[in-house]
Order: sequence, then structure tokens, then C-alpha cells
Amino acid sequence: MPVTLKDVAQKAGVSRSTVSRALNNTGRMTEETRNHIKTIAAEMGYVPNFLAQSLHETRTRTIGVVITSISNPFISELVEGIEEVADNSGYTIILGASKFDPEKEIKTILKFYQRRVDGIIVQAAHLTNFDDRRLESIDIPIVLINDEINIGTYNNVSTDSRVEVKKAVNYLFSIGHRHIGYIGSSLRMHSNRNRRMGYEDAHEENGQPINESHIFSLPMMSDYETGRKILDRVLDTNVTAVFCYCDMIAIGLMNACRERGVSVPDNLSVVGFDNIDQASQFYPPLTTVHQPKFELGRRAMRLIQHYPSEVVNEMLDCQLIVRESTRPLT
Amino acid sequence: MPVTLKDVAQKAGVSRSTVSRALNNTGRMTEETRNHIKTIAAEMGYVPNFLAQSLHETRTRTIGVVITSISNPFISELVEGIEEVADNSGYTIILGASKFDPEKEIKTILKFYQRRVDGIIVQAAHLTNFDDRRLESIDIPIVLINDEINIGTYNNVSTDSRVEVKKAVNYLFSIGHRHIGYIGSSLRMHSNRNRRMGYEDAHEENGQPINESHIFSLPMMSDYETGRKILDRVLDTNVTAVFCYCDMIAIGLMNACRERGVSVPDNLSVVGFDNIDQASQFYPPLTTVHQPKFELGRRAMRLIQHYPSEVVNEMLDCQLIVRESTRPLT
DNA sequence: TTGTATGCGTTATCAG
DNA sequence: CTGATAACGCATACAA
Repeated sequence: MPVTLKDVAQKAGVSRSTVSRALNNTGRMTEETRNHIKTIAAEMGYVPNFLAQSLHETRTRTIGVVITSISNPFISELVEGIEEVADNSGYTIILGASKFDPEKEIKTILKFYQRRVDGIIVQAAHLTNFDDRRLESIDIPIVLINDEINIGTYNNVSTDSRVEVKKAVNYLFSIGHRHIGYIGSSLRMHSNRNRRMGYEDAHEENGQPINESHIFSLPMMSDYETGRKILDRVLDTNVTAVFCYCDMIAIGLMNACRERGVSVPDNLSVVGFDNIDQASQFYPPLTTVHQPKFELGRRAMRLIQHYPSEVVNEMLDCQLIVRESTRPLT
Repeated sequence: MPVTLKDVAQKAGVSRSTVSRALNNTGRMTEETRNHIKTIAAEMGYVPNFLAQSLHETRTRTIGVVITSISNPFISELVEGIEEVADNSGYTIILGASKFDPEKEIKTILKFYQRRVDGIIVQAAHLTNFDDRRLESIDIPIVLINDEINIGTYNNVSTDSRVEVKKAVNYLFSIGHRHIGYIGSSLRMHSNRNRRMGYEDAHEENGQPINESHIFSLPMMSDYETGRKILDRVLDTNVTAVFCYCDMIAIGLMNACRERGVSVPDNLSVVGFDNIDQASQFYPPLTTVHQPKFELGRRAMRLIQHYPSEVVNEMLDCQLIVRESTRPLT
């Protein structure tokens, strides 16, 4: 059993309140008593019970972070950003993985609420899928990251993926491609839809018709496998370039290309999304849309700390990073 | 302010204890009252305060996880394993990043202790670097992961990297290599030393002398950059194969090779350690030692739950995965 | 079957 | 300057 205030008080021959005041440098007392008490507390290895403090202060300096899976590199960078800001201001984060299960997501949020976290950050939210009454009673700060559906209902720190994808596809048009594929991830309903709309926007801007048969997706958990498995179908069409929902899909696809003897970028240009570390380490280095992952996490955490009275939607800019997986169509 | 037991009690016209019993299905009462109370509680959106419960039960169902950096893929898989087991048994994990700073590591452990976590899992521990008296008072379960120095003092779930590296280097000898380099990471003092000893063991087993000039390292944070930057020095020697401390170093090195026109594996065989996802997605697919990352995390968590009375050191087996970054020397 | 009292560990208020 | 007391929210032993 840990040493309590009471234990220290007994040993020091004073009351608990005096010990508390001595240790917190509050109240008035001779430096002598204060130091005496501090010494005894240190000797006994006293460490204040954070639970008791939290219960009293009705705040926990804890932030709940709901993610789909921590082993996704995009997400782990996000979490790193959150953790950094949290740690710098005396907060601690608790983690919960939803595994893409909306019900699990709600459960995790409720679990965090039960733990009386001071705020919740949710990545990949399905919050309004169910008009779930269970969430109504939750009156703590909630910030979503890269949410594409709950805008206006919840605070959101995000990138405008529709616009960013449009830019990326526009780039493909600008270097001469006319038949461009879209490879999505049917598991991420909302963000996938938005990115696809960006793909369509670009076609419209360029006066190009959309060919439904150039839009691909598989309901797979593994992004690498999604990219890898889809190549067959892509090659059945006349696309000369593809935009992929995320870098991992792009990488899976490019690996399948190598196995099939399809050269990237000579036979097929590939664009990803996210700019995970791996994108630049791969060969050919992947042309992709850089998402400021670290900064998304940091902003989300700051938003929790300075919680706005009105719902806000912070938009962060992305950057198209042109590397070697794309080339002009000659 | 969240609804409390008292609020529900008032509305239901009973005492707090009755509400508590009704909700916890303890005590004896008519199903009618019980349901009545449950209904009211639900209507009011009552969610028990976990802090108060924890304070009462003197346990928090919380596990502190100390890591160096969550964005390292090896570590994020570890955490995923921990989280899975934790979640399945009603535990929640809190995260703290040490950034390779031993002092920060200690601080994080103390922070977790202050939060009265039920256990602490530490990756990359420097626990006995300082004979730090601050840790003496901590009497909660601690399990280290892949610790190479505190064996016997703390519980440890690990792989035997010395033996595993020896096997990997033996493999290189077995396919004809005689001049084998070792590329380390001087920031990971203990594990680096152990892996290097495995490298030396293999030389001894094969009756080969150790050439100190074949042992390389840089004090860099980025593993990719370490691998990339070290190639020049490697090429100044006559090594035909290198073992790398981890996959990320191997990948950085192989990228530098491509830029220099050095073919892997034709001109240089490369072996990594960890078998992160990226190892199989890279080209050439990396020959590496598979560490059971997920399982390490799971075992660590289980060890916390069934805490042994005597210090234990659980060893998990690795597997050499031969892929295409190595080839026999002809 | 239900209510009262107590304790978990801390801090703040209020007397002394 | 310091000590007793209440309060944070809950669960349980005990009393009714």
C-alpha cells in the first residue's frame, strides 16, 4: 500500500492538513516545519494519490484518444503529436482502439467519459451514424480529427481532403494523363467518399467524363493487400495513372506492379495520400499528398485545452509532394 | 456536471446505497424497484464516476505504458498487442513517451505511479542506469519489454537478441560470406551491445576473426538516416554482407545502395532485425529476424495481470525470415 | 428490503 | 500557524 498523507502526518506528529499545506507550499508556516515535513515525506516515499486529487478537483488531466488502430503509421504520428502537447501541459493520454467498429467507438467514448477524462479526441469518427442517445449526456470537450461527416456538430481539426485530392488529380491531368483511376477503401466510408468527390471535381474542372469502371475498391482491412489485389482490375482498363486513397494502398499496388513487370511510373503513374515515412523510403519514391499528421494531433489537443464556445472546424493545408512515382504522359 | 448517484437517488426517492445496489445487481430487492431505479438512472444519463470507484477499490484498471516513441513501427505493434489484451480484460492503457531520455523515463514511471496505475510496462528501460532511489518506493507490478540489462531485477518479456543475431550472422556465414559488417545504433546502448555480442558469437563459432573496422554506428535519432549515412564507410571496407541493428537502418542503407548503384543483394547482402511491415513491402524484400511484436506486448500485459511472486524472464522465439536482400556469395 | 455510517486520499474552509 | 471537518462520488458493512 502506498504511503498516504495520513501516514506522513502521523510520523511528523502533525495533522493531514498541515502536511498537505507543507507539501503544496500553501498556507503560512515556518520554513523549518515545512522543510521538516517535506523531508519526512520524501523519506517515506510519499507520492500524492492522483485519483484522490482528481476526485476533489473534478478533473483528471487526462485525454482520451480514440483511434482505429495504433499500428497504422498515419495514426501513430497523429498520436505522437497529441502526446507531445499533452505531456508538455501536464496531461496524460489514454488510448482506445475502435478497429473500425462504430459500436466499439461509441463504447470507447463512453468508457472514457466514465473515467472522467477532460477531453476526447476521436479519429475516424462514426459519431452521427447512429443518432445515439448515449452520447447526449456527454458534456466534455470532444474534438474529431479528419472527420468528414460530423462537421458542424462536433469540433474538427482536419485537412480538406476533397480539395487536396482534386489538386492531386489535377496535377495528373496537367502532366497529360486523361484516364485516371481512383482506388479507394470501402471500409472508410466517409473519407473515401470525400476523396472520391475530389477526384470527380478534378474531372469536372478538366472537362473530362468520369468512367465508373475506373473507380475501384475492396472491403479489406489491409491497405497493402487492397492495393496489391486491385491491380488486376486496374490493368484491365486503359488508365495511365491512379490516385490511391492512402499511401499504403499505393505501395501495395506498386509492389504488385513490380511483380507483374508493370513499370511505375513508365507504364503507370501512382499518387498516394498521407505522406507516411514509408512513402519517401519506397522505390520509386511516392508522389503523394502530405498531411500534417503531427500538427493535426497538436491542434486537436490544443483545441481541447482552449475549448471554443462555438463549434469550430480547423482546416490545415496539405502539400502535393511530387516524387518519382508519377511522370508526364508522352 | 455529470449526474451522480445522489442525483439519481433523489429523483428515485431512495438512498444512494439502494441505487448503487440496484445498478450493480447486488443486494436483494424486488425486480420492480431495481428496474425502476435503472430506468431513472438511464433517463438521467447516469454514468458511474470511475475515479470514485477506483479510489474506493484502490485499483484503477489502468496500465501505464512507457515507450520511446509511438511512431516507431516496432513499438506501435507492441502497443497494439498490449492494448488488445488490456481492453479484453477491462483495462485501459495510458501512454508516455520517453524520447530515449532516461530521466524522462523515470519521470514518466513516477507519473504513472502517482496515477496509481495497476501496472507499468516499460519498453527500452534504463531503469538501473541510475540507482535511483525514487523508484524504490514503487511497489506496483512492473514488466519490461526486451530489456537487456535489468534481467533479474525486473520482470522481463523479451527475445534473446544476442542468440537471434548470432543465428542471423551464422546464416550469412553459411551462405559463404566471410566479411560481414555490423551496423548499430549507438543510442540504444544495451540492446545494441547485446546484438553486437551475437555478431561476435557468430564469428567465434565460425572461427572467424572480428575486424573492428567492420563495426559501424552513428549517434542518430533517425534510423533511416543512420543506414543511409553509414554506407560510405561500409563501402570503404571489403564486407560483402551487413547485419543491421533494425529494419529501418537496413532500409535506409539499401536506399543509399540504390542511389550509389550498389546492388542488393548482388553486391551487398543486407539483414535486418524486427520484421516490421515495411520489411516485406520494400524491394528487395528484406531478410530479417522476425520479432513477435504483438505477442511481446500481449505477454507483458498478461504478466501484469498474473503477477509472479518471483522475478521472471520470459523469452520468446524469433525467426529468421529469408527474403531477397541476401544471397550466397559465389 | 432499505437506510445510515464509514472509508478511499486529498484539499479547502473554517475555527481555534 | 494549525487542526478538525466537510466534500469529491462510490461501495460496503452494519443496523433497522
